Amino acid sequence: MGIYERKQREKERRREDIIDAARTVFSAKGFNSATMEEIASAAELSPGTLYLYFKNKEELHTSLSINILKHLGVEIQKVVHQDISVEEKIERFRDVFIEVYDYDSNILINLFHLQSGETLHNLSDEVLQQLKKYSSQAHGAIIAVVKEGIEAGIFIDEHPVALADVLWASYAGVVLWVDSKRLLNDQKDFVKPTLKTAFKIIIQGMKAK
Amino acid sequence: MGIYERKQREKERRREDIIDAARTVFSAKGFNSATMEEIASAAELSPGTLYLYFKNKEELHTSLSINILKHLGVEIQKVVHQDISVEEKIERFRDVFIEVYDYDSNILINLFHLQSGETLHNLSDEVLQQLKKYSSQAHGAIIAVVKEGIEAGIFIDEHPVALADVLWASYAGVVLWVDSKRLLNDQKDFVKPTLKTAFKIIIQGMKAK
Amino acid sequence: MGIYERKQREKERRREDIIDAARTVFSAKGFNSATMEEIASAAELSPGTLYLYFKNKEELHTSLSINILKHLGVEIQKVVHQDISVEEKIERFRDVFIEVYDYDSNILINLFHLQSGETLHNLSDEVLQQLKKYSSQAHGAIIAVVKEGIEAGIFIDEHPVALADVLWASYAGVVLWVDSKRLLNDQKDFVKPTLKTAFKIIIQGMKAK
Amino acid sequence: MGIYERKQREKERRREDIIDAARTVFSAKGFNSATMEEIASAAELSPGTLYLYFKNKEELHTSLSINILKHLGVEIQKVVHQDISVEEKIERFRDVFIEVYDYDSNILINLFHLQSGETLHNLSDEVLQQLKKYSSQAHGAIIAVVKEGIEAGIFIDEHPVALADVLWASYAGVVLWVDSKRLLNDQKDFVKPTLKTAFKIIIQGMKAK
DNA sequence: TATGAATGAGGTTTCATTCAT
DNA sequence: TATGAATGAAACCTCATTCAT
Repeated sequence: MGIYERKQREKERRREDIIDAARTVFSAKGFNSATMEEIASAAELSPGTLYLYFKNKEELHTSLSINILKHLGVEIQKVVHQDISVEEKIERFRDVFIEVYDYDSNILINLFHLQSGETLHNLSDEVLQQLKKYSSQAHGAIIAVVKEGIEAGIFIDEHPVALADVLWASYAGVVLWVDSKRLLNDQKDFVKPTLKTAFKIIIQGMKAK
Repeated sequence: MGIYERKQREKERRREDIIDAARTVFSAKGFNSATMEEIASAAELSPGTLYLYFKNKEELHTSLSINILKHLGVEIQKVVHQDISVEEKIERFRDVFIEVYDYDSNILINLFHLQSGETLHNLSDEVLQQLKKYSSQAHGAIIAVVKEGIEAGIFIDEHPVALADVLWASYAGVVLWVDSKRLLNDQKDFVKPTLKTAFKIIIQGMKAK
Repeated sequence: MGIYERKQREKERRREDIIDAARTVFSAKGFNSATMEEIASAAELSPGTLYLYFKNKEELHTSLSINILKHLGVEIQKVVHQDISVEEKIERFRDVFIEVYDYDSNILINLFHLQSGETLHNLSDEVLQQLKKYSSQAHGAIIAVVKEGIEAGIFIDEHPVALADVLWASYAGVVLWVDSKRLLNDQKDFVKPTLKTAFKIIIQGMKAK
Repeated sequence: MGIYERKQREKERRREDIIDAARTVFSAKGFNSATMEEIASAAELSPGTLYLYFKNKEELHTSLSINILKHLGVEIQKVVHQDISVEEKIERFRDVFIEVYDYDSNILINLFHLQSGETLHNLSDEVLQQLKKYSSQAHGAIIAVVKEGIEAGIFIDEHPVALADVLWASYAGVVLWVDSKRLLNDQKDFVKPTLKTAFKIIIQGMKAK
């Protein structure tokens, strides 16, 4: 491994350190209340250094979402070509979502919040492209499976994109909603059951009779 | 009508003016980019005046959500005691949601975003109570109908609260997701179709076979 | 009594009401933290009305001091022509101070604080004249008694004004200092003893041997 | 001198720069009329920088008083163990006070004004502790000397703390009063003579016959 | 005379970002 | 590459004061 590569790797590692620190701080305080200084301090770096790795606060924040979106995309795509039934694939999708929710519910929520007009502007084109790329990757995988299901006569004969939209949207919605109820009521235990019930219903609703 | 009443009404109207102006500005810029001065100027008032009607920016913003949540709750509750079938009631719920989405999608989204830990703190107790009140009002109405459906053997035998959660959460999720796709792709026309498909699937999934 | 006089009296009474309310609020919160609205509400009036009786907040505040200064001056002057010894007169001065301190220590302190360059400017000439008038009235009375004492050979042969200054200044100083200690230590009981000791020492120090 | 020490010194110097600028502005305008922007500009810094060194306006202001109180305490303590008579020590106290008054009468006045309930709250605990510390340091030194004088039979047989209170309070009172007269009459020349006379009287009054 | 809603200037404070070292 | 002190723009909010009723 040459010096250049080692440096690249070192740089990449440092980037991940920052992202990790940022995840902690953003999760705890939300986008606006989190300060760059706090994140820097959590990463054991100085504020100035953050700007060597990220153009600004916005992009640092978005990177979190992209990271998780990327992971989501990868995991979802893994499912597509597995040698299992369509229904099992859909169930795997559910498990991926739950697993990601477990890993960091706050950032997942941030991801779904990303759409607030406020956030979506201000992003550099490059970042926006990435966002779209990973988003459509995950989305495409789901569409593929849904299409497979429709063609096999297992799912109702709707436009596959529409069905995939519903699937994804409902996932996201349940995550958000469930999280909101958790905040308002200080209850935690119903999160996963509700997620599972939701998925069950949606899948059942998609099935052709 | 006495002087006192006239004044009350005048005051109420002024409050609504401010809320209207705030809706416009918040919708266009998002919470953080919107400034009180901008809102005041949109309401043709001076900044100081806003603070006669709302304790701070946060509460003004939340008032928007409360307003729409209240409307949602009222409309949903109207449905409960109508002399129609359970399925028709659920469909009415769907129509209410779509109608509210049409009225002001941005604020509806704000409502569902309200949960971000960041926002939920800083609210005065009174406002938080209202939020909970209208939220549980709407929620309760849905639960009642779902329970009715389960008892009539129309819906699957799940815990009514869980089913209602799923219904509501999926509504919210679809709204958010669909909106996010609209922003990312600058497409608008698929919003309502997707909403309808989603509701169809969810309702179908809830039905006992 | 004619209508004009009745109105004058009515007006004067209202003025005093406001001053009373202001005393309460200023005492509790200090000049800057007290708001005109609070004072108005304490006087069961509306903010606007205050401005019919006082040009601005500053003057309202100063009126308190003038009021107490006037009272102080009157009481001190009463002493001058009483048929008692010089030493008894000086002791009466002490009692007047203690009595006024008892009546409203906060405003007395405000009076002594009045000098802060900040406050002293911004006063209308009329008010400033009053301040000087009552101040020199009280001061003059003390000087007269001190002079009497010097001439009788009871007090040391210093310039009477200088002695009077010392007397007055020490009074004021003890009041302020003692009050400051009260605040810092939450002790209250040593106020009057210290005042008395101070006066004893000063009087004793003024005496010719 | 290592880099760390140089930085510390640099930082300390910057702090003093700010304090100096603040002294000028606060002295000229008083606490409320002075603005942070003005102080920053006087220190040739930007407003934000002030907040790197002081938590807020209040603490910056208090720092001035603490500074002078510290100096006062140090100078007063120096006197205690000098090999001079009790009376000479008391006279040294007087000189210290006069010297400090000469150095910056405005801030000395601020120090004595600090007690206004309004100001005393809002201070961080740390600052309050410092205030108490230096205050009781100076006070303690005076008490020690007074006690010495009483035990030597030079001073009247009062409680030493009470005598010290009177001494200190009268000092403070004379400073404040004299200053107030200066403001009201635009005379300056009588300040020091009055101060001296006051101290003479008080000391004389404390003496046992 | 009394009201009290409205004003709007102005201050404090925060914090993302820069740049000299 | 890393630092972290300094920046300074910009926002929220307060509140003395006004004025139409």
